[in-house]
Amino acid sequence: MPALKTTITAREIGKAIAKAIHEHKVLPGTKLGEDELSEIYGVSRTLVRSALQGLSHEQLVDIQPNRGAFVSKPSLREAREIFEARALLEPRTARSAALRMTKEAARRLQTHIDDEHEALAQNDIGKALWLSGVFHIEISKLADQATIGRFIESLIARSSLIIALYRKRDSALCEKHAHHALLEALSQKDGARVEELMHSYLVDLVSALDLREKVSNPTKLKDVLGGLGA
Amino acid sequence: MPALKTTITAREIGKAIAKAIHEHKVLPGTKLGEDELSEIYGVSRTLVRSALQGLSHEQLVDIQPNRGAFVSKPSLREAREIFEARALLEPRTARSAALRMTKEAARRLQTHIDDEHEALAQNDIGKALWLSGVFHIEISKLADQATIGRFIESLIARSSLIIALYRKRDSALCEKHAHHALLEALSQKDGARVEELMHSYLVDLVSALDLREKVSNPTKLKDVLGGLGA
DNA sequence: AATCATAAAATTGTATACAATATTTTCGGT
DNA sequence: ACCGAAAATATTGTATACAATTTTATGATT
Repeated sequence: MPALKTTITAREIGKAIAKAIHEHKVLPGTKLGEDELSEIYGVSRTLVRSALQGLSHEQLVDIQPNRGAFVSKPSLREAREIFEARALLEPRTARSAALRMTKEAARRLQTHIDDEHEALAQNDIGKALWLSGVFHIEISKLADQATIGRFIESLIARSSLIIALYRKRDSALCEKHAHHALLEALSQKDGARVEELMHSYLVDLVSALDLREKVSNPTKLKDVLGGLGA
Repeated sequence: MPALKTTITAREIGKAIAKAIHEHKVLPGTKLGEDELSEIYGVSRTLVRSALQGLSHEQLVDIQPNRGAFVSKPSLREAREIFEARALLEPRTARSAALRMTKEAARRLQTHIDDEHEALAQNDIGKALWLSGVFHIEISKLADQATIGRFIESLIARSSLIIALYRKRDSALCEKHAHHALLEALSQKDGARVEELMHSYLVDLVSALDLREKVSNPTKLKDVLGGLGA
């Protein structure tokens, strides 16, 4: 039998936390205490801190000096920026991916779609969300542009935070249809159509969010609580 | 007089190293030993490691397990990817920047150009290169898209590594003309022209590089050294 | 002299100890 | 009961100590 793995790296810890965030197992604003995490992973705070710093660099967690690490809460502005960036990068990248599509890649993507459907069937929204992200990341990897791929990967991870924060009630995410259509067009190496589908996918995703400006935060409570109900 | 600053943060150390890399004060492949750096900055290895990990995340530094941190040496493939990414992001971003141009921003950019010329006059190529990068970063910041701005910032930093590695002999970088024209068009809020200028700037930059495939690394020295000069 | 095995030194990886800063609790006063 | 100050506690920040690994030096053998 294979040797038991006895060590764990900072990167692995980071990945595990990132996945939990992506799956909405931990929500934006959650404090990620160092002692707590070192307990969980059985390592010293050194590795935990390294992992958290990595996540902070990806802006998945927000490290506040002397206060600790918290799962990020992207602002409305950040949310809009992130989807603008995706709109700029993903359709073009998906188009390139279409040109490099292979039978093997099609199989892999189909598996992802199946897994995603299964997760949805079991009402495991978090897992479905995660798989949806992986699906998009796989496509960007196909484009064989690691640099842009990394950007997209980080944008997708942050998107899950945005979905957690700004999703409209009852809005359906990741319509099963969309990914299937995307795979279809990819398999046909129809780059133009892939680009178009990816674009409209992102538009649909944004439309499932409520990114309107919040009602202005009243600077003075008096304005709201004044009057005494007279 | 202002209080002397007595502490230094990991981020500041990272910035200092990044600047040195950008200015070609340290070249790709250089080893960045932890003890050496902690000596220089008067801190423990803890902070140095944190800084190096941050730089590694930006791919300015390559951390090899148990061997240490080295200034990255982007491959030809990475080099091409990085300039493709810049071509995708920067012209559009610069166009947005044009729309938000202000008198104050124009002054700031002009100062950068002046500084750059001065550095060139003093034959301080490294400083000029750094200032050129800052110029582009300033433009992307004007576009008021922090997310894309960060991507561009990281691409520009890596570009300086590529220039160090692949610059054609005697090729003139950052022709003084280009930045001036860019500023002109920005001041006129001529978005289309800015986009075009940025595009051609990047094309020129790539043309100053030699990104052709190297002659295949002979797997056997015999192939080269065989023959005995017969 | 060149090569390999081994030992010594140097360097990185991880854990722990201590310092600095937040947070919570306690307790006296109104 | 409700503050507010101060102590107690908990948490993060940095340095140091030790372990694991790599690199360099040494020396025996051919």
